[in-house]
Amino acid sequence: MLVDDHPLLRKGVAQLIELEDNLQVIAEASNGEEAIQKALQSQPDLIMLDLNMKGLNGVETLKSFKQADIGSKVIMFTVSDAEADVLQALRAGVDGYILKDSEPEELIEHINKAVQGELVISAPLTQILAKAFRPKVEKESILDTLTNREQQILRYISQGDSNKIIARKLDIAESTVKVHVKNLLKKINMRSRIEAALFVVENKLF
Amino acid sequence: MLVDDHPLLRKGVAQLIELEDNLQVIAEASNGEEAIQKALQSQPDLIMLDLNMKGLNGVETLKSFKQADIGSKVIMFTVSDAEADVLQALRAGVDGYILKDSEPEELIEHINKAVQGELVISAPLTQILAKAFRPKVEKESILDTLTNREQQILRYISQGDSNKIIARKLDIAESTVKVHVKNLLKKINMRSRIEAALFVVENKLF
DNA sequence: TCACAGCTACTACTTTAGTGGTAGTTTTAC
DNA sequence: GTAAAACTACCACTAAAGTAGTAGCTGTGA
Repeated sequence: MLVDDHPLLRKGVAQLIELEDNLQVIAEASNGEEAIQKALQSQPDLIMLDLNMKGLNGVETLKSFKQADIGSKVIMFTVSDAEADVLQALRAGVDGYILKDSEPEELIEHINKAVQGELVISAPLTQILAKAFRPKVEKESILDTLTNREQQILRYISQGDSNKIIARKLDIAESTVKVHVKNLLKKINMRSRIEAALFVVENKLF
Repeated sequence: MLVDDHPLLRKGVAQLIELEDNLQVIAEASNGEEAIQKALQSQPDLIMLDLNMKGLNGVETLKSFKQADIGSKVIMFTVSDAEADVLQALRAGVDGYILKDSEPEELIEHINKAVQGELVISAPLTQILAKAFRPKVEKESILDTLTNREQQILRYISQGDSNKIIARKLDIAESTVKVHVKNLLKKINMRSRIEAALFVVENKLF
């Protein structure tokens, strides 16, 4: 099934797909709401979903698919190589993210793989994905303000350890752990260990 | 600079690199400790670092570089396409992750790009990176055991909100929030809101 | 209609967490 | 060799978090 608000693009892709023996376009939709209805009716194996649409956007439409228990594979098919778009789509659970400027053969290959359950991603997105895993350089300066002991304790906090457990692991008194926690929270300007823990994991410190 | 515990491989790569006018191997090392010393001496623009070495492994060596304020770019050059290895390296801040079975031209191209500050990643790793962003399907069942209200509150917890703040946001009593927190912690079998918050973000629920 | 799940709210209590202050010891830096 | 920073530890206190039990209200499904 093709979902895109540009009829011409749908036609182009449809023609390309119909050239393949094992592929067939069984439905089309021009927006998210329509897509949900048609998907429920026609139960496609695979849905090619545009990211930028009026009304429900691609990610929102994808989430609606899941809620409606539509089991079709979903490939995001878009021009956007923006990091935020790619990550959002992946977090929402897409089965593929393909750029519209892909070569036709590549597109067909990706479609076939996706139907078989493989996660397909356009090659130019590799760097974008890798970047998202790297620690942000500026954030390291925040760690620099902490002493070794404080960093160590922050690491334990970000693993969910209580003060008592940290004290045991470091073989120091719980009261000492509290001192360190107090000092490090003040340094990084946060009010609770939870904020600190979430900050650590979200910014991939350590 | 080349760092690898196989002399033959170093020779091969060195020969390849020396063919290029703008590239030159100015140092070699066969293990992490040696690498740190030689890097401090010769200040290379780029370090090609093997991941699997005796003594300090690649990631540990990379961390030592950072601690020693060695500003060289570092490319992890390895046979491993294991998700854990790739992610660890990226989290430690490598500037590239290249598989040893890359084509020579590709290798040279990646080296040049890395020197210019670009993050270079071997194409076959795209899927591995993308997978790491997708929610794990099995984990959704844990959410299913929670009521709507409990899910809602878990979401706030994973944003670092206190019971008091959650109560305000939902316009219910703090005592009620506590009840929900108690119940949801029991359901997901955790002992504190921190564990729950970390679980949520690590598994990309919501 | 009746049982049950879900949401609400309270009391009373224990356990952690966080704040502020004091203070001794050890390392590090100049 | 001395001062500063780091690490240790305690006390006393307040504030959150978490536990246990009771209970009323609402909507849903049998």
